[in-house]
Amino acid sequence: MATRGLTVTRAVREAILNGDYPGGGRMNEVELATTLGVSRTPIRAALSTLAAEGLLSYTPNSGYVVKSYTSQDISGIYDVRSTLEGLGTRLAAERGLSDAARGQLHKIVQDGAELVAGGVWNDAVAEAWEQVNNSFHRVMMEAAANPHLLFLMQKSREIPLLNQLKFRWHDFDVMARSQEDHATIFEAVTLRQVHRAEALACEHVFKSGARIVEHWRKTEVAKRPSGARSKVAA
Amino acid sequence: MATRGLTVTRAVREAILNGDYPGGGRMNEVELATTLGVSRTPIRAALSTLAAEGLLSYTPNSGYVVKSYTSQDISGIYDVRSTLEGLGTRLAAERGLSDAARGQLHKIVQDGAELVAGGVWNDAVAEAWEQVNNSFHRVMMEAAANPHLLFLMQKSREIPLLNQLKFRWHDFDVMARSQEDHATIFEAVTLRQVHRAEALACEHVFKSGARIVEHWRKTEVAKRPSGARSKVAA
DNA sequence: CAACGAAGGATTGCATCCAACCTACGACGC
DNA sequence: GCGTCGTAGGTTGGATGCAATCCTTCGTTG
Repeated sequence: MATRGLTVTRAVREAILNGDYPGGGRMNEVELATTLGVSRTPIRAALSTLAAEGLLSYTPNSGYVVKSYTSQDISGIYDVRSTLEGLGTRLAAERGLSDAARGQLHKIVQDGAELVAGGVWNDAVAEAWEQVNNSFHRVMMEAAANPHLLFLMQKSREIPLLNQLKFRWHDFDVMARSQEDHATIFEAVTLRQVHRAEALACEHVFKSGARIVEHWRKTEVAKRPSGARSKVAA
Repeated sequence: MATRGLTVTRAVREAILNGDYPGGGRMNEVELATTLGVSRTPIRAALSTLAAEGLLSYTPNSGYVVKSYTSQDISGIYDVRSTLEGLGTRLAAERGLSDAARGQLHKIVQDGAELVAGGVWNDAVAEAWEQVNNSFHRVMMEAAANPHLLFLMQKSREIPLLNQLKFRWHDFDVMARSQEDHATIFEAVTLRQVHRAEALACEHVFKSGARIVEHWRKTEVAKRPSGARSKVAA
């Protein structure tokens, strides 16, 4: 454990990404402080940080509220993510993979292939695939050797409730399809087929995004209670 | 004026971008507090925010230091910026310009054309061109109607000393060339030539980036004093 | 002479206290 | 009855004081 401020920041970030605080909800400082067992000071530091990260929006003298994302927002984010992923993959192909990176990606693709070859789909497989998937994209982006790109990609990944959705929209077919994509992308990068690698990576992420947007839209209809019209009822 | 925290954040951000605090330098909280005439509390809030924005890097129990950028970093940032600018322009072309956006861009391109037609280059023209240039990119990115993209683009713009360099690398030829680019990009977007618009915008920003990287590299050689070897001198 | 260690100063981290603001409820006047 | 003003509660903004940590420097020892 480092400082309380960092601990709180991580905890609150995780909680928001996990959906513990509903979109549009206000973050009460004293409530958070008592809940997490610290004073308001580290809480305020954390909120300020998370606001700068884009997870919260801040209004002076009013406080922080959790940003909510519409399916349009998600769609826009994936437009960006797919483009950046394409860029990163292209950069990796241009610069060529290091032996270490090639080794890691080779193992990752192999692990994915084994999961697919297993032919089963359960929570353990889903968890393992999640690991494989994340590793593939992370290693590829690191291979691009562009710190700024890495930074923006990490930012683009931080969307509340997205991780939970992942476990839902994954199924065996999706995994098999994605695994094929990974293998193809890896091949293109290895062969230094720059343009092909970029196009494949972009499309790969875009497809994932489209699936997520679809699911997001479905969950969207459920949460339209709104209405602050308790008076007219009487 | 809103809260002191916001005021301080803006002030310090401006100062950093302006180069008042050298890259790699430590930010002393009490020093900043006395300088700006506030207590450490808003200072700490500001530093935390700026660290999340990426302008400062933070080490627990050690404090904040100003991030320094090498020419490689700048190059990488412009790889990303040009790609995102291409994406934004493509989105604008796909969705089509609103009447308002088309009007604004038309006027901006016209203003730029007049500056070039003037045939002179002085501080006033440079300032006016700076306005035109910024407006063009801002309006175009807004026309893309992708909040997340806008957010990342603004982040990518915040690089210390970059604004000062701009006034140096601008000259009449560069302005004339850029003006042509703007006109062509505007035409492509208006005609809904999606791919052409993307390619032109990407290349346009990339060229600017290449120029900046070149200048950055030149300034880089000057600042290698380092060496904390005062003892051997005796 | 070099290297390790301890003490002091300096700086950051955190909690508490007070001030400013925003909001909501109630009273008063029209 | 309705609108408006005022006040009180609650929440955020900021300052200060103290604890904890780090860095530097000086002293000691091998």
